Amino acid sequence: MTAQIVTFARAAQADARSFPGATIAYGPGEEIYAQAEETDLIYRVTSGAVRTTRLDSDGRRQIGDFYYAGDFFGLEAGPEHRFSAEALCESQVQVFKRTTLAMADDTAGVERTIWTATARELERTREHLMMLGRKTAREKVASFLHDLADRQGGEVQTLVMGRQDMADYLGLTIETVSRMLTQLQAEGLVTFTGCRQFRIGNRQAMTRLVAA
Amino acid sequence: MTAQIVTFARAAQADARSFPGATIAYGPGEEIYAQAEETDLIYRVTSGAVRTTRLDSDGRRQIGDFYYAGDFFGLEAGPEHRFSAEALCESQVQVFKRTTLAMADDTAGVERTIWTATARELERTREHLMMLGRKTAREKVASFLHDLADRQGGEVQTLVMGRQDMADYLGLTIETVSRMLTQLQAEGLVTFTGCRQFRIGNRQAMTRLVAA
DNA sequence: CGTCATCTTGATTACGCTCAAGCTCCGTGG
DNA sequence: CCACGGAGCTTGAGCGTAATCAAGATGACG
Repeated sequence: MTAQIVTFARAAQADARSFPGATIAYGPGEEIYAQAEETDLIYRVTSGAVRTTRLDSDGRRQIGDFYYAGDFFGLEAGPEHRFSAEALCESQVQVFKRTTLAMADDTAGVERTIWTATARELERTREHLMMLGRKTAREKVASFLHDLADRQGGEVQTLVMGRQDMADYLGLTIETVSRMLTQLQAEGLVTFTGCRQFRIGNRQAMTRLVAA
Repeated sequence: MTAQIVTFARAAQADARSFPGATIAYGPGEEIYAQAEETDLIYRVTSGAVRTTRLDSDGRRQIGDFYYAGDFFGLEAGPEHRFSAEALCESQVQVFKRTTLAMADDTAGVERTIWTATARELERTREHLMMLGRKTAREKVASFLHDLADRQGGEVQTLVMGRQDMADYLGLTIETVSRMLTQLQAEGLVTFTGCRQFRIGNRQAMTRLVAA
């Protein structure tokens, strides 16, 4: 977020255009690409976490998705990004140039990887869609925690994002998210130890609540 | 919807598995593939219109998208369909077998076409997501009519789907959709001539209302 | 022309939003 | 080491939008 970090990142990104595959470091809140920026690069999270965000003219905000180590992002059909991407915490991001990849030795392999990533992304987006369209606030928040636990594995879960990001992902307000978290905890479905750490208390009840 | 039509379609679909590229006719409401069915086929609308639907255990329904002549559908990453697909009206659908396409002469061309279709689909789904997450009922309904007019072109627009389908696409109830249509018409933004035909009355106001 | 599905309208309810305080957790400086 | 300050989170009260429940109106089709 400091001027130095931003300057460093800009310089590194410029390099990435000539040397695809370069890894760039971003600090919390730092922008990786902007809405309406050209889409000639493809990204992969090496460490940390990234969110994609869309801001409309009224300032309403929607988060497209969160990406963790190993995930590709920045895949788009059109010539311009419809969402921007920002790091959630200290993160390392690998950058590939599309046109360079097209000249790779194993073109077929590269293309298959990109297609698979795109299709997986589509699938996740459809799940997200289902959630936004037809779930209650309570179900949305429960799904969010459940999915996170699924992805991360292990017992104790850590939230890399704040309440506002959760709200903008779920199509809710920050207050509603907070209330639902309190409610779920009161019912023993989850236990929070600090506002960014939790454990699933009742996995069965949780899964039932989330069930498609 | 009659037993004969269903029987015919089943038989035709069985054929399509051995003869990819075959065109099958479906009647209104008829199922093209089901949720949890295997995903070895890819489809393209030749004429008519198709919707993809997801039904959860409580009977809540979400429509993924509507597809018209020329559109591909049925593209998925996993081995099972997460949505089902049904014809909205008398429709012709072309069916391709994935594994057969992989052996085509112009494999690269085929793959590019599929990737492009997938990426386009992803983009549409993201727009849909944005709408579900952050738009009001009024804006959702206006967007729906606006997009339809954009896609179809021309002056007089025809709705191939009923109010329930619109509601399930927009994450609203049928009553709310109806009220918003009445409201938009009262304000002169659109004019309905029968419940499935309309013209955009004030394109400027409409675009403003829809603006991302 | 009658029947049934679809669509519209009305009255009421409820879920999530808004506005407004507090609280908690950290980092900073006295 | 504790006081101060600020950001982020929680809680509360009241409101508004869209859902629900319930009749009617319209329209398509036999």
